[in-house]
Amino acid sequence: MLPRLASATFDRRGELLDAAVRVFARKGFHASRVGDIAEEAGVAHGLLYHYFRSKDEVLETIFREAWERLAGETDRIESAGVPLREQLRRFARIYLGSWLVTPELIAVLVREIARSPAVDSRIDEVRGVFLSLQRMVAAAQARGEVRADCNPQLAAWALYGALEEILTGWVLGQLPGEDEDVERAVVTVVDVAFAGLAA
Amino acid sequence: MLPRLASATFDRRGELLDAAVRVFARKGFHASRVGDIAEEAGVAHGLLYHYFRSKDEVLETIFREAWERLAGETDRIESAGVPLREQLRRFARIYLGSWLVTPELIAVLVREIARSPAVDSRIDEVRGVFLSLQRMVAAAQARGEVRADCNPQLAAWALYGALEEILTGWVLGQLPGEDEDVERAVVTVVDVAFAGLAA
Amino acid sequence: MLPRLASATFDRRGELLDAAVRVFARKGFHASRVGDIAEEAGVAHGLLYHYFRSKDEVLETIFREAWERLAGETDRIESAGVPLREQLRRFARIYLGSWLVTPELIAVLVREIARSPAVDSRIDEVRGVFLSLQRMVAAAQARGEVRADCNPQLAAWALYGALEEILTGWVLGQLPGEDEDVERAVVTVVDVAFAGLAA
Amino acid sequence: MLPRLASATFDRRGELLDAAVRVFARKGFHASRVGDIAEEAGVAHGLLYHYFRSKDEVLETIFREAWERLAGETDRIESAGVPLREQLRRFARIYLGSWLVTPELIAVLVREIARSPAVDSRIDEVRGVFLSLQRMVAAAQARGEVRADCNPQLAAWALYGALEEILTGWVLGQLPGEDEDVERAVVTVVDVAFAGLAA
DNA sequence: GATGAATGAGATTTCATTCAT
DNA sequence: AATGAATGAAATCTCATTCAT
Repeated sequence: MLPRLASATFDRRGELLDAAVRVFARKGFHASRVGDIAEEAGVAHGLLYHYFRSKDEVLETIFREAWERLAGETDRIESAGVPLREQLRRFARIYLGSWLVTPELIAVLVREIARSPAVDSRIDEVRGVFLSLQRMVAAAQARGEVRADCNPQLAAWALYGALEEILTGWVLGQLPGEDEDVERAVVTVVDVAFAGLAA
Repeated sequence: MLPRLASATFDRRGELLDAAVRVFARKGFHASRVGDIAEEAGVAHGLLYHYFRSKDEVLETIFREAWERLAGETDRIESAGVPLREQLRRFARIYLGSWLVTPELIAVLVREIARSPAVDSRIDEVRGVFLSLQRMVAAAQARGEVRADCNPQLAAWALYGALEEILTGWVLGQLPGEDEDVERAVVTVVDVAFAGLAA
Repeated sequence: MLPRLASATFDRRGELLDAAVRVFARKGFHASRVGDIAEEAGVAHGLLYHYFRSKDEVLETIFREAWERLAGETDRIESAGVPLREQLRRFARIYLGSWLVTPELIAVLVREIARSPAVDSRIDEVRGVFLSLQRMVAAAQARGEVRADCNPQLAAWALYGALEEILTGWVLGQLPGEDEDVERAVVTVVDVAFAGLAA
Repeated sequence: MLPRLASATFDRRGELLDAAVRVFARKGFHASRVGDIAEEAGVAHGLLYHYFRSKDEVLETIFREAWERLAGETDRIESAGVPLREQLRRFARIYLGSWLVTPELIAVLVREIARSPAVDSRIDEVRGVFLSLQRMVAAAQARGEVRADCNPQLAAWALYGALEEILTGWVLGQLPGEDEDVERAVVTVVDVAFAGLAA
């Protein structure tokens, strides 16, 4: 029997994850009840436990999948063999650009990033991205693109923090976050950061 | 009989706040029970409700008081009439330096930061500091210290984010955060940021 | 396989309500804990919150349902087209007779009556019965069955109060409340009241 | 040393009782906190425990003192040697008339009468009044003023209930309770009741 | 897969009462 | 007498999770 296309496209797990993102974005993880997610997805709350072991696992999954995507992109950028400035531009464009694509997901990632169960999992997933950034800076330093008196690890963290705070400003509605603002932010942060780091 | 100084210094409210900081730093806000705070302070849990309306209010108070202190320092820096580079250095030194003075408080502030719905009020307290930074950049721009093509608001947010992420790295034990690391971070971030911003 | 009738008759909400009546009758509303009700019903206390929003709502429901039943009976009596004396007799028989049918419910109704702020909503339910009685007296007055110098509203309230106090006497064990006492009370009160009201 | 008049007139206990009546009338006994009473009386809540053993004892005291006053009046009426009709009129005038004198006290007595701790104490205090009424009816019956087929106990309870319900109507704002309404209620209830009871 | 009734651990909060001052 | 900080028992209610159907 041929697999039914309908059934192949039908993705309850994905629906639940999407619903969870919307609900978490709206009320925050702790204030969101399992029943809220199920209601948003249009199913009974018991069903969530067929796909996830717990409410925590839902958040962890959202984090993991998002960071895996970002880590993949970052790896590609790292191995692209372009100058640091271009690497930073590409990274910033993907990272900040995600605000225009999936604002609710970004809201969840930004608001819950420091939260307990997520923190632990975050450390593993995120470290890869940070190390990637750090290696890009170090390599550029070795190539003479970056001043020698600059600690690549610190630079990577500071750079990431600068970008994350801008995302936070958008999520909290404190910074203008329309299409043109996003591109402007990419250019500004990369220009300033690179000028500051440049040898 | 001499009045006992002890009684004059006695501050149950402050003791409870300190205890709460230690407990929140250890287990996170949500995992901390009111009873934990009381036990840490050596009092009955009911007493907490003489000084605070709720557990949430305890966290809010911690935030508010910390940000009021920072806002005061920032105001002083803003009105000091020194070049931007010096202003940034002073701000970074106070902000990052607090890690050495009150690491547990910093851990709480970093981990429970505004992302918590309970601390939405933070936005008001924090905005002052952000606006102060923004005004410092704008003033320096007007004086010709900073390149013209740089949005002061964005710069202020990015700069703050860079510093916060470093604090986060220390709190999570991902970045070395000894005395000398702190001073190095101040110098590095300020140097890079200022070089990047310089006209 | 035959459908099990048991499942069709199964009524957890009703069981909880019945259990609540027994517990409230035994210890009073305020001294009754939610756990007592659940235990009496043989379920976990959390289940109560599937059917009712709060402990208060349980009491309100008991009141509302009881008064809705009485209001229905009273409406029927009002529209029966019989003389006032017969109307009063029927009302008294149903009202006082309920003591023999559901003494625990009566105990709850009498002891927690409107005086409770939690049951302020009662006023709406009860008013209908009072107005019904009042209309019966007024109609009888118009027919010349009742003396003209008698305020129907006052008469309705006084009559109801007389009956309620007798119920109270039975609930508190201060008045003999066996089968024959109930019928005697109906006759006595109706005879005296009607003789007093008669034109 | 002569007793100071000021101090002799000064009556903290009485002030606290008055305050408690006002607070209980406003929010009900259970919703009233000891601190509310103290605040209403303008003292610290700890002071209440110098004059009363507990919050319950405050309510009990209010009940006892009120019922002792009523019992005294009732005794006087019983031994006045006047016809039943006049006795009932005097009782009703005192009982219903108290609504105009101390409405808040009446509100408390009416609303809390069936409540747990009060019920128990009520039984003792109230029984005297009920028995007094019952004896008046029985004596009138022996004198031939009242029909023979009427149980004096039932009559006393029913009569008391009629009056209490009118008080309740006033307290709940469901019956008009101005000066003239009170006198009218006295006349109506006594006339109807006596006509109904008359031989 | 899907449902939702049922469970029960657990946490906040209230507030009467005590008592040192 | 008077105060009010301190205590701690007690109770409601929430909600993640389970599981029979």
